[in-house]
Amino acid sequence: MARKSTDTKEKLLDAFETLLERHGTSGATLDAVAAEAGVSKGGLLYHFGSKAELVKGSLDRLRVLVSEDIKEMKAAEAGPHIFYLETSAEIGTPLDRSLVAASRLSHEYDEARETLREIRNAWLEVINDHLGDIHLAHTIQLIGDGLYLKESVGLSAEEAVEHVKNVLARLGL
Amino acid sequence: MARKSTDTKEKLLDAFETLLERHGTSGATLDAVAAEAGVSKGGLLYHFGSKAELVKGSLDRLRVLVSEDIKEMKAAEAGPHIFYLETSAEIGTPLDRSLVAASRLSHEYDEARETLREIRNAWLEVINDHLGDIHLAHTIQLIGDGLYLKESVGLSAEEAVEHVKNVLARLGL
DNA sequence: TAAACTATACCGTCCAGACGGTATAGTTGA
DNA sequence: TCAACTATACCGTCTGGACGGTATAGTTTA
Repeated sequence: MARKSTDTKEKLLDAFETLLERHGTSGATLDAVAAEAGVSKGGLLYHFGSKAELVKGSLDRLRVLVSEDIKEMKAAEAGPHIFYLETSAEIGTPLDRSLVAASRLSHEYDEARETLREIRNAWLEVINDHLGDIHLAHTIQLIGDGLYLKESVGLSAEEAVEHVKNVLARLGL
Repeated sequence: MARKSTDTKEKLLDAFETLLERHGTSGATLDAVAAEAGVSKGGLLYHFGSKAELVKGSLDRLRVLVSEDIKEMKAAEAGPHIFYLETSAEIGTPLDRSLVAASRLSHEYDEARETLREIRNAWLEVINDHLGDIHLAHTIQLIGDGLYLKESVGLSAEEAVEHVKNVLARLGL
């Protein structure tokens, strides 16, 4: 039936990220990704000629999602820093899933590490531009990282956000 | 030469953790661990009968290191929370190395995830007991997590600690 | 002598990747 | 308009290598 190429590519990337999240890099084999996406292995390799291309495809999509997120951040009513903390605690969004996948990959692929570094810097810049306080900006980013890490260890980050907001209030935020 | 069994075991665990940190779980094969430790594969399997036992050995050692760390935390002059933040930014210590290894393993081994959860809870308890402020305790732990994550992505966490201390000062800490 | 190894040879399984083939939608030119 | 051709989107099979684990025979040192 030859569905649109982009649809299948997205499905393959979704499958790749799902498997990375569930079982780590060792679980995200080409066979498993193809099966998860409901595509044959040959089909997968038609779209992504190698595992490296699959990794690259995932990171490319992450960069797009982040640039969209940064637009939202800048436009957020409560300010970019609050938006940042709240979205750090969100799980299951396309951005979150893509970010988790990249962090799994970062242990074995330098390109993933580099991408995560760039993303971190972009976020920090937005927060610092808004607050005009580099100490606070760094601290908020660390808290966001912490929320993300907590979630990735399988603990709820939602209640933690409330604790953070309580503390931020004391700082006049 | 038949050196002490415990020495070789430690060397094997060191090698395992080194490879986990450098190349992730996929790089820490039994062959590679044995080679890194300067031991034959047979020698490795003499001490750790399977890869699962190697994982368990690493987590057991981590738990010991953490219990020692908690003693130091409680006795720290500047308070457990400052000790916690400063040691979160330290890299290359046995505890740090063991912790990085466990976090690599946590993506593929439930036991590692569970161990990390327990450790997090233990640290939080100490900080909360000292500060008597659950909001602050959670926030400090998140910052510590952030420092750890930042370091594990290959960025220096040392300067970040200074930013955090600046902010903590505003909170009367 | 027994514990602590080394060295080597395997085995079954899984994985990345290559390859040949198929189906179909669109394009071109006589 | 229709046959010839091209591009896209797959499927199924195979191979070479790596990995976890087993087995076994010999070696070193307290």
